[in-house]
Amino acid sequence: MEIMRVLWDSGEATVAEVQTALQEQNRELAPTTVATMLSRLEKRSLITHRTENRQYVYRALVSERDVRRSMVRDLIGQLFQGDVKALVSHLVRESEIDATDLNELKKMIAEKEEKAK
Amino acid sequence: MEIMRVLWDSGEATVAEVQTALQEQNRELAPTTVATMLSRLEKRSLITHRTENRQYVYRALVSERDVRRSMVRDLIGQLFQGDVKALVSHLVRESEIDATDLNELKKMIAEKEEKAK
DNA sequence: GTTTAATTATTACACCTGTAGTTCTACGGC
DNA sequence: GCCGTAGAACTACAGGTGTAATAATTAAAC
Repeated sequence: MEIMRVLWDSGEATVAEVQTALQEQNRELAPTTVATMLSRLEKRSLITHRTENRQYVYRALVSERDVRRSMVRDLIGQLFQGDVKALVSHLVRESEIDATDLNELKKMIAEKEEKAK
Repeated sequence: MEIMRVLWDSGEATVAEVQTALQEQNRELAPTTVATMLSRLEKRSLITHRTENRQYVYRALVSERDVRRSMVRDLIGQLFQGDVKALVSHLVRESEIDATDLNELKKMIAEKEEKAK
């Protein structure tokens, strides 16, 4: 995920660039580790690369949105029997949401309703 | 998770009971597989057991609520930089929630606000 | 007391994950 | 044309996961 995020943020990046970016967020990894990870991500068709003067330049094949969608869907399936409302209910009920959040949430709902009609 | 759910639902269960319960939901597993899983869950202190006439009777040590909380928190950390609202926003925006759900959601918010004050 | 059937414990095995060292390869410089 | 070096490819290795077969144990039956 961390590597994917780097690619999402930068559009394209070489192994070295990814490694540097991670380093900047205090994620210390050997260059070969990053390279291994990138290969494995590519093997699963999550990213791809082109070659530019002897270096691989990687870019994401799946969008952050897609990944979010599928991971959230999986979680809902696993934890809430596929019931989205149950997740929201959990969020609201388990105090993971405070008063300010509630207001913003209401705003979002209003917007969504607006768009729906 | 499937095994945990069985334990949550039944309170306590022997290996055979867990296996049967899974079978009933079309999850076909060898008894030894279930036993292995239960041992591993116990190793991580997620469940425990007592012995009753030569059989292990397992029960959960962590509640479904706790697991949900921690898994949801992890997901939010990983996917939404820890921002709960971002997840709700995603749920609302990505059409994972329909009009009916929106209404129920509003109801939930109202309740939550009620309780908050 | 010995056999058997039920249960638990041990072993297996392929594949995944995180991390990184080692080896190969080919371009750029001399 | 050879050499160093950057970068990619390969190898490694401990630990996890899903699935299950085999082995050990022991209470019950005879």
